[in-house]
Amino acid sequence: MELTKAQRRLFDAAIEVFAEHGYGGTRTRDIAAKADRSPAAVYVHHSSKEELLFAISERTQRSALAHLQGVYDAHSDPVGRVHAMVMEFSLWHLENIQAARVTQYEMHALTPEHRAVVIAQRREFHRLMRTALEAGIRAGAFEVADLHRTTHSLLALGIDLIRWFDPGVDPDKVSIARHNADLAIRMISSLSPSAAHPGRN
Amino acid sequence: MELTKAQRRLFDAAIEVFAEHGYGGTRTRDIAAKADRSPAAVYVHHSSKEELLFAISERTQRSALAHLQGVYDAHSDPVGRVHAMVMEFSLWHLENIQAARVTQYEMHALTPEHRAVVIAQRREFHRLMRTALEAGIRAGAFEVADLHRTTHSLLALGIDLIRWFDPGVDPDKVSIARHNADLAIRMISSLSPSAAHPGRN
DNA sequence: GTCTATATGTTGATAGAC
DNA sequence: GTCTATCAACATATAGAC
Repeated sequence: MELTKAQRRLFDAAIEVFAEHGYGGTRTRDIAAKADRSPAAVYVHHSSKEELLFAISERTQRSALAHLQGVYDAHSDPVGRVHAMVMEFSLWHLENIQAARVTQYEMHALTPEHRAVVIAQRREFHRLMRTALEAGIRAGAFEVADLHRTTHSLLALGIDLIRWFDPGVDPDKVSIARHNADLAIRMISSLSPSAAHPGRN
Repeated sequence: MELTKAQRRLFDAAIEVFAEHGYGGTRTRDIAAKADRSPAAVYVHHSSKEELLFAISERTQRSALAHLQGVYDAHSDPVGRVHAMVMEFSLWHLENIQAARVTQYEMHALTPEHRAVVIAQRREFHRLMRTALEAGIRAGAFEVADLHRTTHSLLALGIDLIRWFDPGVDPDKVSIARHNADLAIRMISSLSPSAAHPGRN
């Protein structure tokens, strides 16, 4: 599962050029050149360009999911946990913006089988966030009209960052992520003033 | 500015295949075939495949912006206006999901000049929503920690729908859009219980 | 405006030496 | 595992008839 140095180099090069020009706009030559390798280098570790895209997408989602699961496990208070999850999910997207863009925007280039794997991973994010939300509802801290849709909206706050984030305009990633988490808590808190301003750590 | 029947046919065909296979995964032959035309048909009205993508993106954003401006103009109450804007923006994305996906996900295939136009249009959405938000803040109905970032989050709720919406799972577009609008109002309302439950029309 | 035919350049992938 | 050389297929765009 661990990548060798040469593999890592090729992987990072592919993420960079896929993010910039899209999957279809990238030639396998571009990837190899970015990694200072010959045009044939891509095919040493990957059977095709599509399989390389899949490897990137699958690894990216697995890493993000492991991160989110870690945050989930580190908290017991339901409000603090959702706050931390939205914040870390947002921050993860800001810090892995290229890989996240490739994963989210190039899905149509995957074979049906590979796409099914990535969509199954996506469902895991939803399941994890929903579980955290349910705990807060049971505790009386949250009031939510529609659990499924609200979960989508919490994830949307983080994922949509990859569409517009521009470090030249607003480079403070941690502050953006915390702002998202604060908005998330307001979205779901029980409608009493005291619950709407939870502690932030 | 109006499209002829043949133009419209080609346009719709292009939106459909770009949305399904991506810009890079689509051949001009696919577009022509979908519109029941010969492979050369694309070049009667468009100088290149890229120019066709640009025409789609520019038209799509212009239509969405006109729609949002109409909703803005139709309201005077700040809370009702933001509620309606988020709802209609969400609904617009659900009803024009293919064109919206092409516009958002294929931007890297545009020339720098064309991309600049689309990004300028994007800023107009932000400006319009921000203006609506400011009116509510001045009226004391909204309390917002960061105007710029909160505006992005309001738009995110609508735009991210195109990523996951699946009519086979939850086909009620109007209800999804209204749910988004309700969440938006909770996100920004002044922290008193009465303000958090605005009328919905 | 629509068609058929095709020129022209490109690209994913492989062969085979080292 | 890495390289150079190259193939076979393909895709954009154009030419020119109707």
